[in-house]
Amino acid sequence: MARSTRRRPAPAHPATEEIDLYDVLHALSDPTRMTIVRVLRTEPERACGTFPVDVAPSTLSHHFKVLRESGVISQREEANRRFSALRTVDLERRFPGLLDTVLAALARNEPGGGPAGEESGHEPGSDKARHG
Amino acid sequence: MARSTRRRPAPAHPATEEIDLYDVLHALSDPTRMTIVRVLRTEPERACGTFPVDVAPSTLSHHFKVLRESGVISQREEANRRFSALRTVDLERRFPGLLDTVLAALARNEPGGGPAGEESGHEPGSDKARHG
DNA sequence: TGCGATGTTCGACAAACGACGAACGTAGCT
DNA sequence: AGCTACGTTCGTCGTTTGTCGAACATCGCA
Repeated sequence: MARSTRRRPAPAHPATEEIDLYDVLHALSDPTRMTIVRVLRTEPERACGTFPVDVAPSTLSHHFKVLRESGVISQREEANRRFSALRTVDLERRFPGLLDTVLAALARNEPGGGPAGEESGHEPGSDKARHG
Repeated sequence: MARSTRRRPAPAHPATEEIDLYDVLHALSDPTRMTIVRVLRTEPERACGTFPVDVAPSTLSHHFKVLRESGVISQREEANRRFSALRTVDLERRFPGLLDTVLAALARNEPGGGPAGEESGHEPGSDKARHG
């Protein structure tokens, strides 16, 4: 009976108070996931398969899982689609200003960056700095 | 070359403009490294071996390398000691507000946390917010 | 009832990560 | 010179990560 309303296991989200900073930082330290977050920033929610990232569906699912379990996004089921949304309110309550600051930093990180495909923009730096 | 003035290879730092956001976020996503950053936040600089983390010297050296190569800290040689300092100015120029926001978030992440010794706040194997 | 679209789970794999001990090099003692 | 303190580098080990393909499950539609 209850089987008809929820066949798939409901996606697990951490409570707001349980969002871990290290998990969030780790989730945001991947370009593919960051692309997802950036896109989600401009829209209330979006279906999984419609993100401008070129990875296999299984890989994408993995990234969504990381984002969800870290508390960065929430996922809602509708039919056989899963819509993702940024947990902006929860994130703001838990770590005020973090998301905004990181996304502002992202804009500076890739000045001419396109929305996707820059997974390889990760070169080892050269050495030219001094002790400040 | 001037072999007498520089026996050990000088520690390589990325230039301010080359600090990569993903590298920084990854560097900050580790509790041991975050402890180093937090301590460095309260002091201008500090010798490597004097940080309140209980890992092997080689491990510590590895973490310092990650922090240095990501642009989070700088290292200065003095005798056979190496002093580390936060690159607050460079970081602020590159990613304004990022360091402050993350450290403020860190304070919220561990409300009762002392300045050190809580490396065990992130045990492998026991996942934290397993929201069922 | 079958089919296509949408996502997830599983298993595999290479690469990276964090940790350690051992060995090494330099500086400052005694 | 010998010794100690400090920190790095190297090799190794086990775990985690990101990726993929294959298989599976659900829903909507013909």
